[in-house]
Amino acid sequence: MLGGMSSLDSNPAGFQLDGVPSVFARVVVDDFGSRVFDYSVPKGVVVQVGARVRVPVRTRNVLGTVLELSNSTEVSGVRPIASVMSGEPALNPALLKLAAWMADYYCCPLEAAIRSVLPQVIRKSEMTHQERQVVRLIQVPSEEGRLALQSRAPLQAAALAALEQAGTPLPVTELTKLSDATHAVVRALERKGWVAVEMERMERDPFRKEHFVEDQNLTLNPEQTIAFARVCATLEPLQEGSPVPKPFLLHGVTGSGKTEIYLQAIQRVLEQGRTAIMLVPEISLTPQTVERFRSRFAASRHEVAVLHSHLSEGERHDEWHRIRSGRARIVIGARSAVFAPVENLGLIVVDEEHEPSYKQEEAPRYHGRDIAVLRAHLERCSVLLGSATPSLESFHNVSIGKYELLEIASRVDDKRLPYIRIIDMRMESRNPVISGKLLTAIEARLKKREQTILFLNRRGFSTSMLCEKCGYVCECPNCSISLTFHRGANRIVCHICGHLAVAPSKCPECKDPGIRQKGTGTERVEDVVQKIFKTAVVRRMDADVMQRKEAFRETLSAFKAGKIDILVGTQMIAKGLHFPNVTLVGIINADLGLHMPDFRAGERTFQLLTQVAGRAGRGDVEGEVFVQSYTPFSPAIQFSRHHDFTGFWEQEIEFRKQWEYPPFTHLILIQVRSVHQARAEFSIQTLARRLGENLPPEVVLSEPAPAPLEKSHGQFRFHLMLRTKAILRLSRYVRGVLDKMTFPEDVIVTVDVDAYHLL
DNA sequence: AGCACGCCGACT
DNA sequence: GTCGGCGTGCTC
Repeated sequence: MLGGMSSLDSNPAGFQLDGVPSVFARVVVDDFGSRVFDYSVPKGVVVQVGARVRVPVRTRNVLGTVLELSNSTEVSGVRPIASVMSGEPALNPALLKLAAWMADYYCCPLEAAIRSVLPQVIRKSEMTHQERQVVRLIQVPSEEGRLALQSRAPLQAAALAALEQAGTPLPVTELTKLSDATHAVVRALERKGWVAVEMERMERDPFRKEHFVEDQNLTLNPEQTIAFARVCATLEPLQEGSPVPKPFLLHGVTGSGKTEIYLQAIQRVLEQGRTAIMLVPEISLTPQTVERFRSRFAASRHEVAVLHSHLSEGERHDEWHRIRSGRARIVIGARSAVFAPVENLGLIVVDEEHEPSYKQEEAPRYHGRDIAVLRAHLERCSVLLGSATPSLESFHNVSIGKYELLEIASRVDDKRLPYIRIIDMRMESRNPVISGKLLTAIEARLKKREQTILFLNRRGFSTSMLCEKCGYVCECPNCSISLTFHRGANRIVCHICGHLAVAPSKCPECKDPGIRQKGTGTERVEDVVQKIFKTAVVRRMDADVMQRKEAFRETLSAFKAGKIDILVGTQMIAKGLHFPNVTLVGIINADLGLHMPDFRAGERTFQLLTQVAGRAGRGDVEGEVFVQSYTPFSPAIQFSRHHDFTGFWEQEIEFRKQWEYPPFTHLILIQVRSVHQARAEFSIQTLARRLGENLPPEVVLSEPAPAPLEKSHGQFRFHLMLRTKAILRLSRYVRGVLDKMTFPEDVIVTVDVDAYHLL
């Protein structure tokens, strides 16, 4: 029984060093923080490093992971291991090393890192494979035998005939459906020696309901060929001692055929008998990419495993074992698939490498892309990061020579990306939601019976204050984001810091009484557009609609079938969805996020604009894009206008420098939360003092930053930031300080390590 | 994390 | 004299 615990005395072959009487195992015990205990390994027992074991702690047995084996221990009175999970060790040496590195880098207990690496179902080792009874013909009946059986036991004869005709062993359930046989009939046949009933392991197949049409490699265009050749050059198994290839950053505009390069590179790796992992952002995991992937590898689809959050526990268990045993050699999945237990890894692909969903939001707060790069390094294989709008840290890594840049500037279909028209909304007073130019454009497209997407990255009906005369927008004095109008209390509120003020009745700048609460969510856009174009079919697609899964699917297929004229939606539209017939994209408010003192805001805006705009016009369809903005000259908007990354990253850095952040590129954020304000405050101050005592050189420690007085989730939060160039050294230092401190029990301390966040 | 242990007050 | 509440600290 794979995955279960085998009793020890039933294991005759043993791990045993010749002439050494006793062996000890160091074990990290689950749910004990990072505590490591020594246990003796009973004679004749096989234990390997990375194996999951059950060990006695006080009065009970708990699960743990073997870290190392040795033939000595300093502990007196060691107790023996109780049992070992059978089969290959759950963690191979490379994954164990990866976990140790994560614990070090992300300041978390080793056990927490192992928790990320091993799926819950595997850690608990309660789940087993599904089994079913299979009937196998062991003796082909002679003509007389058949006749004899026919007359005395017609049901048995029929069952036997059905089995013979099938020509292959059949599950009992299937045989009973095929003939009128019952279990008793099958048992009778078994007793008489015609058939054997055996247990067969079943695999829960996440794609069992689907079938795939094989598709062929597409021909690569010259740009793709160059990029592909560079990747392939590093795909040959490495010589001993030769350097590990640099990670590739594949920067290809929307529709430039990056996926085709992934597919062919993976195929190459498989041909060499090696394995590949492909990471995709959580959202795009459902439809498109996976579909294409499975079709390409339809011939060997049993070699494709999928890991994502929608699998059942059983499916996840089976997929994991298929990978661990080497039966699946391609793994496609979200963030955590980077820990897939493959051996002999040849390539890791990270699609849409800039996607924020690669960042884990709970401890250990790892970044899937960074772990992919590290794992590739540890396993000495290639890693390919792809994006139409790479993250600035990846660009930075290219510029300092850590990554190799591969660029594809043209689309596969050779269409130019649509030119983006920017509409200065400060000049628009007629309609604050849809500008005159956009309206005219929609009208023209409707007449031609073509489809439009209206994009707005804000749900609901939310509002802010704006003067129509001078363009003044009420902004938060601390955060410089626009303040949200709350009608009930007649207040304007900052959603970042909690700043509160009475809503003005006239413009604070030009004293014009024309100031109004405005601002628009997708709901209002839908409303406005429908009122203007009464006969058009308008639908909305955002997280509110997505709640009901069928509604989402219906909207999607209705849109693709051309039954919807105008689709209003949020980011969701941009994520992995392809709408081949859209000719017009309107971006309603490109300013969202641009004023935030969040160091990724401008970058995200640029990415979003570029990606959404890339939806307009494909194939023979000519597309156009309108961007409505109150800040039309911000770098994020200016650069996305030409879909051009050149120069953007330098400008973005300059923009960030306005906040006087020193050039320490790595960040550790420590947050302290408590329901008691005083305790949280005391804790953060003690922490700041302790951290400051022996700070390594080249580290900057911020003053404890107070949380807004308003509680969030019933807790008061405070935080500290440390910035450095030498992140590992700092991580270790922080961990050392934290390990020596104790906090009141209601105080929660979290540590987040984020590389390059500030650049 | 759990659970034994121990210290102290309330009760048969 | 015994039961049980909870605070402390140890577990290979």
